Amino acid sequence: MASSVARTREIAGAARAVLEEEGAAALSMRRVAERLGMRAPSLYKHVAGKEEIEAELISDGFEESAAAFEEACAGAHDHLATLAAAYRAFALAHPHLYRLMTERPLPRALLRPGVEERAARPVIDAAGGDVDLARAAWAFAHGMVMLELNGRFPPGADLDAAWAAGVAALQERR
Amino acid sequence: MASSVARTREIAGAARAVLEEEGAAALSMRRVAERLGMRAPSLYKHVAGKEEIEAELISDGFEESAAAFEEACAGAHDHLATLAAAYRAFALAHPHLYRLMTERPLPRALLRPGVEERAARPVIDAAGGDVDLARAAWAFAHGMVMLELNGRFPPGADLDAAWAAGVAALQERR
DNA sequence: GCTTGCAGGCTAACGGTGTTAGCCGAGTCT
DNA sequence: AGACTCGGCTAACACCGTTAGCCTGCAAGC
Repeated sequence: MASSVARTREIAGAARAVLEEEGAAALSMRRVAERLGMRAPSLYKHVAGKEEIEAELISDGFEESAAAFEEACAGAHDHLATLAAAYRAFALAHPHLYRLMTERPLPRALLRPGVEERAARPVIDAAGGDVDLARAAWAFAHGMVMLELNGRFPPGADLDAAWAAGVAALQERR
Repeated sequence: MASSVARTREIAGAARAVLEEEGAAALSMRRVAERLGMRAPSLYKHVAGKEEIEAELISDGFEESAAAFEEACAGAHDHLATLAAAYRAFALAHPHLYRLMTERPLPRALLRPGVEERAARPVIDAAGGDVDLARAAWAFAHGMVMLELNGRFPPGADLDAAWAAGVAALQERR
């Protein structure tokens, strides 16, 4: 057999394309199936349901963001500021994926194991091992990104300045 | 006539009950109508669509949270810490409403005028008028709340400590 | 008091969603 | 050759937001 996981990856690939090109509202079983030249019910021969496809995308997102964070921090002086910039860049580059990864409780049972921890690692390191500070920094970055993605800041708001203010505050606690 | 806005408020009341008691997934036109002893299409005689009902709930949420923030800060010494606690308390008391208020771009055209600004005021005041710091603090609080609501912190995580770390960091910048 | 008009219910329906049941053809193994 | 399984398919269900069109009861105008 052509390895059932390979089919799952093909489906995830199609789903990723739909998500990035057409947005979260378009991420439907019928739309994903259409990309693969089939009908929606056929997807269920390879995948348990929509949630499994989403979990696959979320796992991919964790791996990609972890790789981006690791690369950004490699040899950087100012870990916290560098990581903050990388975090924001990832979210703005893949807004639909970032939303999928964060806006609902994680389907942890369906995620590829270890993927969540790997993405969290650079944040804890950048906080010098202080987990409370790491969580505060993560929350700050996540909050900034979501408020920006949702257009919640006023039109003329200087977001770079707000990021700088937050990062500076957190840095002083190290 | 019995003032069309009164009807709208009745509908908003039913929607609020559905949202708080049964969750966001249950907030459907049919479900709201059922609470009022009617069928879904009849709602359209009083309201333009689901988005208008949601906007009503969001306006209510802004007013309620603003009132809570104002009361909490009245006569408090440590404005930032007090406001952070009030922010978290509001979100945890009304998780579905808080999600509705924040997880998508605001339908500003449908909101009651001024409600957004009123809710933002106490945050800016607590930051001593520094809008960049205020935005950073808002992002931190929003991020903490959403990560908590989504169960993203590890089971044993000391969230009070993380809140304290973030608030302490932001306070030093005042 | 009769008539007109309309506010505010209703049912039926459309196109969309995730999902299930059941059918069937092609390829593979015995 | 026969059986079995893989992986497509159509039809359908229950739900979603929304629209069209019908009908009833009440209120205002003459």
